[in-house]
Amino acid sequence: MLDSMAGIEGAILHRTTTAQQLADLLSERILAGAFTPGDRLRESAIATELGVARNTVREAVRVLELGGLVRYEVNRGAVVISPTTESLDAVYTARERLETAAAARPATAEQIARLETAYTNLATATRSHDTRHVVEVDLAFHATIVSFLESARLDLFYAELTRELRYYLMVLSVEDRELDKPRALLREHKAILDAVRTGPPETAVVAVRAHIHDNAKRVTEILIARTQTQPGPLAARP
Amino acid sequence: MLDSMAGIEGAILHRTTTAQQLADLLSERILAGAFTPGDRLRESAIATELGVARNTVREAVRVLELGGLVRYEVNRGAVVISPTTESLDAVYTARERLETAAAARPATAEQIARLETAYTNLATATRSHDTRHVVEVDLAFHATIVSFLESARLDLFYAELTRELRYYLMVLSVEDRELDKPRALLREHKAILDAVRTGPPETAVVAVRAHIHDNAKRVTEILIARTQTQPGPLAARP
DNA sequence: AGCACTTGAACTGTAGTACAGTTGAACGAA
DNA sequence: TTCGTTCAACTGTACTACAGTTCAAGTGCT
Repeated sequence: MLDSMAGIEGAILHRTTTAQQLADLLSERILAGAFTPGDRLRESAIATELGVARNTVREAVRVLELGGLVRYEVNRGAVVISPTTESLDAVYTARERLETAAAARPATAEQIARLETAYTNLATATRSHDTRHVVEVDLAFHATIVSFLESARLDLFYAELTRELRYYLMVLSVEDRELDKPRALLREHKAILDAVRTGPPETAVVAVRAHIHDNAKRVTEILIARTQTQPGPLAARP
Repeated sequence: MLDSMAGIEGAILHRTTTAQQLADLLSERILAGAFTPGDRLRESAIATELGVARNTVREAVRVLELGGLVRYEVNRGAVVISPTTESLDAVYTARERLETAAAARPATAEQIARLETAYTNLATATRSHDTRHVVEVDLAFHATIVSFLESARLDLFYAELTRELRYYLMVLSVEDRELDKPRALLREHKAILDAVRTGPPETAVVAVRAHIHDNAKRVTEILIARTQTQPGPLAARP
């Protein structure tokens, strides 16, 4: 069963179980927008659709929970997370703390080189006009900054934050508006890169903080505007 | 089923399911040393012992995985984590990054007050000669430092690190050796407290970093000594 | 004795069925 | 409209079953 997704199996580290494949598939679907925030993942429906047992779906969903895209509610099962001002603030705050901490460390030549590459990718991406891709590369740039902390555990944690944020951005269609000003986007990232490259760490910290605060503010405003016009699918349950 | 553990249900936020209770119970047992590193959590054994279904045990173990005390291996199930030089290094590195980042921020009066309370608790605990408790309060002191970052997400992540570390310390019987020098323990923490209280952030960062590096070195040495004398239960599988 | 090979018991991963309890929405009464 | 009531859908849990995997004990060969 589920052999159709044989291509997915990424790292060969773990022989991949059905539940794991299922979790990956569902993760992709959520990130692709197949579910909207607040949606419940109905176990029987998924089970019959994909030809697996409900147990297996439950396990897959538990694995999904690790990724942060769904949370469990008793007697309601797995529910897709919803962007709220609180959840956005939580993610952006954690990002700010991690990225400024990373920017505060003097960067090695190798780290700077990696950041330059990330910036080049971003510049290339903005020319492609593929907004989804731009977001991807943008987040990769910031992950590179966090990697300066040289802590695999923190990198992993940051990746979790990023998955969550990426979903919020997708749901809020933030990408569409991002396209208007690729120049501003590049300018801000260039400022960070330059500060890391030449300036004292202080400067880099300021640049990173400003960029993240800007983003947080803009995305939060989009969310607020969205919830006022169509209070339907985005509302989180009490 | 499992009504015997009715007292456990902590927060009333989530009505607690059997699987959740089970996860809590198993977590306690692991932290209490009922399993040694590398042990497998045998599903049928646990199921029959506690009078629950194997599905439920599996779910509970998936929840346990969230806490970081076990990891899954295909066709071997849940395995209790083992302290290795790598895992210790990973935990201590993440701790160092987070705590120094926190110490680098100017602390508010309220934050300083909380840290003073944590220190007082530690001083009291050292007099009790209850080594397990001393470790607990020690870790709480450091969690207080991290809380200066004012990020709930990071606090949660740090709690995860702490659970893992606490288990390692228990397994390595680090507490027993800690007892010898309560004076040194208090002195180091006092230095941190004073630095946070009066000194410039720089000083606090240095104090925190030194303390964590000391700890990491000592614990790692204990691990190495342990694995050489009794290469049995502590060895992680390839 | 040492080494490769086989074998079998124990266990995991998955499927499938069943049922009590909960939720949520539709329905109907006030 | 608002408040109950009802009911279908769904979750949480239990139980059974079985193929595939692991691991250690045993077996045979050198």
